Amino acid sequence: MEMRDQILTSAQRLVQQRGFNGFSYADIAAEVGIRKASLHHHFPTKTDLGLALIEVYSGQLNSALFNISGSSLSANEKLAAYIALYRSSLEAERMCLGGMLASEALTLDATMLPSLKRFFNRNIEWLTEILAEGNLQQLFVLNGSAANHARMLLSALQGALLIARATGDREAFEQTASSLMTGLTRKG
Amino acid sequence: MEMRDQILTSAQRLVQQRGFNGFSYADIAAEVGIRKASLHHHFPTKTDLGLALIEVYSGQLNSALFNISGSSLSANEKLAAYIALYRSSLEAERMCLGGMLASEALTLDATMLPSLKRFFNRNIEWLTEILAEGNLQQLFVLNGSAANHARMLLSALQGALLIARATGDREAFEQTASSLMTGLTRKG
DNA sequence: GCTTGACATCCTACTGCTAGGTAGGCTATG
DNA sequence: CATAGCCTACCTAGCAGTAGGATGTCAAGC
Repeated sequence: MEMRDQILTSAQRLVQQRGFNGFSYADIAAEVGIRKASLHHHFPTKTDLGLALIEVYSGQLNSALFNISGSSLSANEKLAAYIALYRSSLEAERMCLGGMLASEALTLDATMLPSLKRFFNRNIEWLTEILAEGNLQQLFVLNGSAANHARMLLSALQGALLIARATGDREAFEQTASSLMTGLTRKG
Repeated sequence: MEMRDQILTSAQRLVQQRGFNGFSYADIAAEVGIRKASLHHHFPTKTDLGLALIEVYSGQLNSALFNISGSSLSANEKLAAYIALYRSSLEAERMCLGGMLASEALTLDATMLPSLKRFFNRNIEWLTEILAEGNLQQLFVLNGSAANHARMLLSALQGALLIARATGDREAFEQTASSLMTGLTRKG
């Protein structure tokens, strides 16, 4: 399974940086050191590869969220840790894989869309939990319901990553992140 | 100049829906009813077309912002009118052209990036004005500086459009929009 | 222990198609 | 007569995907 993992790792980077329509099997082949045709043994079609990528990426997300949830951090700090995931992407000049695929949604095989939707829902679900926790502890002041605020946070972080990466302005990301934290932690 | 405008209109829709890497000259040719080769008379390279699209789109934005600014609407309503621009895109299953190009930034000819950056800066500049206006009138409670809050609003709306379009969940957009308004207008 | 056959993994070579872009010619307008 | 605008025909390069063969591994059967 080592080659399969190498392929997935390479493809993941390519999708996050260049988009699903922005790379080819030839790019992966050159990186992992096998021939283009051999890739089709592991992933018969590009859609198969795409589906596997969403699964892998969702798994990575779940691990990260599980670690944060299980830590002894405050709700503030848990949210900061979540934001740090996006910061890491930005530093690697990568979009969130979900966000990248979302931008290409109308060109993707429709079989990928349900997985993509689940990915976003998982983010919202987790954020909602953290917000509810912080709200209970009176650390957060929410705008509307926890779920609505969670959706807004997800959108804002995806957008901040999108824009900061394209403009090469990392400070812009930090300013949005800080605005999001301020908006939550200010006492009403 | 009628054909040139038809080409731009067609290309704009294609970029907003499918991305700059998601359509070809053949797609445009089929839509506007001339041959592929003839398109190169109007826009020698695809990058030329891309640059023209950003100019046109920035012009459309400036008109819209000018109209909103010059109206007698309250700062609240001006912001709502800005949000409505994104809602219109969503209803047409289109991304913001700037946001779409941003996602593909690493695959674009570098000559397009400065125009793209100016596009985002123009949005932030305008939003900052409106926020400052609303703050002066004590309609808004800002998180941090007006500029930071403006960046956050832009990011959140881009992200909300991105996600809602991909998941087909218009309600998600409305919830983010309402969370953004609540976060601004609530009295501290 | 050795053979046999199934299956995994990789290869070379290729297909059919689409991409952006070019060459050069026709026609109409000013 | 020049130029704008469009055409047919073509080029090279790249795309996802396929055909069919070489090599290797590993387990079943004797």
